Amino acid sequence: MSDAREIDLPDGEPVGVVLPPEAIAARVDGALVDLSFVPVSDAKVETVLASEPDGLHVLRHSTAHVMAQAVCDLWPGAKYAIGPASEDGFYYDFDLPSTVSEGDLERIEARMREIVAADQPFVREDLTRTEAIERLGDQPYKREIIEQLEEGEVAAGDVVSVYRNGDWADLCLGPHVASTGRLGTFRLMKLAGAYWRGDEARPMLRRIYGTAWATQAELDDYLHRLEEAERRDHRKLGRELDLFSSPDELGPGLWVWHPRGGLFRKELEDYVRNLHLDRGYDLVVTPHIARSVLWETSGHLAKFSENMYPPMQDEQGDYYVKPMNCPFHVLIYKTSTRSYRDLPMRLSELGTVYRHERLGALHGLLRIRGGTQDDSHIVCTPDQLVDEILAVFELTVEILGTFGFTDPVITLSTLPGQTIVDEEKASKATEALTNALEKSGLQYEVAEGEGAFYGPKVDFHFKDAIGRLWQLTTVQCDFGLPERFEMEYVGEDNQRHRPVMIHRAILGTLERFSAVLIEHYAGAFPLWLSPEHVWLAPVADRHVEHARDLSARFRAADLRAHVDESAETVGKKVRAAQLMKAPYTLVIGDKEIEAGTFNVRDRSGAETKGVGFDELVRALREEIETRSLEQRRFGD
RNA sequence: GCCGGCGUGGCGCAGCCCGGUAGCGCAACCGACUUGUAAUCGGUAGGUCGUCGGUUCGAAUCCGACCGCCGGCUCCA
Repeated sequence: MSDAREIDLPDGEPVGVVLPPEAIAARVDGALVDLSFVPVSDAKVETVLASEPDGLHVLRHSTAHVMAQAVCDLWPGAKYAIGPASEDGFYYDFDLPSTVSEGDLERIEARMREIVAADQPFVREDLTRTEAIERLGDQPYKREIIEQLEEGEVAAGDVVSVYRNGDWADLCLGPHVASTGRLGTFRLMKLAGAYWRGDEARPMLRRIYGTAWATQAELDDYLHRLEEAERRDHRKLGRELDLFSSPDELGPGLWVWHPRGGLFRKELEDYVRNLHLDRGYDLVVTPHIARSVLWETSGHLAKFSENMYPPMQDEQGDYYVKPMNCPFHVLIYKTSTRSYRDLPMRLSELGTVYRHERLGALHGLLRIRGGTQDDSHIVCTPDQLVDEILAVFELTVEILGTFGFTDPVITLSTLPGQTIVDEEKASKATEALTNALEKSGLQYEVAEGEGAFYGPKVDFHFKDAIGRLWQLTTVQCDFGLPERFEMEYVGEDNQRHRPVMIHRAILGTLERFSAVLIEHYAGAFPLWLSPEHVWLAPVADRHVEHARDLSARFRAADLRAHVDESAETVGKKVRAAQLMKAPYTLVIGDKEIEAGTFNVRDRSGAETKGVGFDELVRALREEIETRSLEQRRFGD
């Protein structure tokens, strides 16, 4: 098969360009094109391989076409919508005459393999919009796209491109691989529903997801990553490690923390609270409900009521459960006349909020209806704003660094269309965030219109141990609430001024953050966060008493020891300890009682023999106090 | 909220298509063993098969509604 076919171009002489057989597409003067595209003689032509992002994209999009073709073969009368490449593969949306089930995926794949075997060339045709509508007239979704295409957006003038292979054709910008035989390895993954154009008011289409890679090894590697993610799933680990649950009687999105989860969470909370006290924050406590007037003033009833639980009544009127903590902190600020000398005032709370999230949006501890935010509101003068934001950025880097999260991906989100803030103030807020970002030296990108209704924000996303990005920290700059609540401070000039408020949550909610941590660590917490520090496995019944004494001695040294008192073999007890991700396991038998030293088994299964009690305590205390992310080896 | 899938003892699953009132493994409990670093042996108990309604002589199984969970869409900490 020739990789560069000569075709006539409207202007310019056809020039044959021979690219290597492994080429998937070409780049001509920087633009990605089909291999059949023949550039004018002085153009710069580069080979695009399947191993590079652009090549993989072409491969995946071409696979999507073949899948759509297979689906149309198997479901005559199928209407197809859009089928782009995605992060790890591709998908295509269909409107089908009958239902599809997961079991059908195999049939579709089989048909796709036939199309691959037929090695049909992908042929690009440039048509006028009228011609294209004629060609794809029985495809209402395609027709809609064509009719709505902006002039000049897709191709010069009135021309759009259609790609055809075999007897199947689709409106498409391309480029594609030269022929269906050039696809890599693929697998259909799952079925889902998706609204046409993402609009709830439009028809729900069937979306079929697939993954595609240049080589089998890459596909295997991807499937392995999926397995790894499943292994780390916090919902599974939360149950297995007995950390938390969501009994049906509570309602969706509401969770209880079990004793082991409670210890983990206590450590997390202590760390966060103490660090905030160190950094000049004040700790406050506020109730869970408040009268409707508070939410009217704050603007939440007007802008956020969709996410608020319905009110409850008593003889004094309506009360709402809080979806945010900010108005309460504002009220604390307003209990007395504040001077510029009082600012900045940093009010901090592990505040539990309730949001009536849509049912389908709930997901384990990651998306919940009741959760506790590490929420702080910093009230300051406009002059202090940039430095305060900068300090929050620094605190963020420090706190997340403690858990092994580094190199944040940062986005600055500007104000959305619907807002309670006037333009001028919004631009001041955006400017302050931008200045702080610039001063911090952190890399960031801008997301237009993605901010909260009361102001622009900066979000920090962090990569976990298997490379997934999680949005954790949010810092929002608010000129709105100070106005609405008429917050004031008396300045050096003895005049009243309006302060600015920063909203910030560094971990987000403790629930969400815990879920991320569990997946990040695969349930094997650093020692300081572990429900147990040591797991004691008595060899026989007669050693249980000694193990209990030992546990008490550990407790006196501020260490948590669990004694496995079950009537099982040592092997079984060690296995249980490993399954519960116990950081250190000590087998307690005659030898230990006699010698007063222990063999310390860590999570990897490695043992250090003959460690004395005091030495062990010292080492564990140190590992805890430094919040070490690595298990230590003893006796080295 | 929408589309699809699923819901069987604490957990993981089989049985459902082709109706005849439940089965396995782990965990729990009891007993024996008293064990040396990833599963000792034997026994016992535990389930209105998510809920409600319908079809049927008879429903875990077929139908409907609701509840919940899962995967997406939308939204988002």
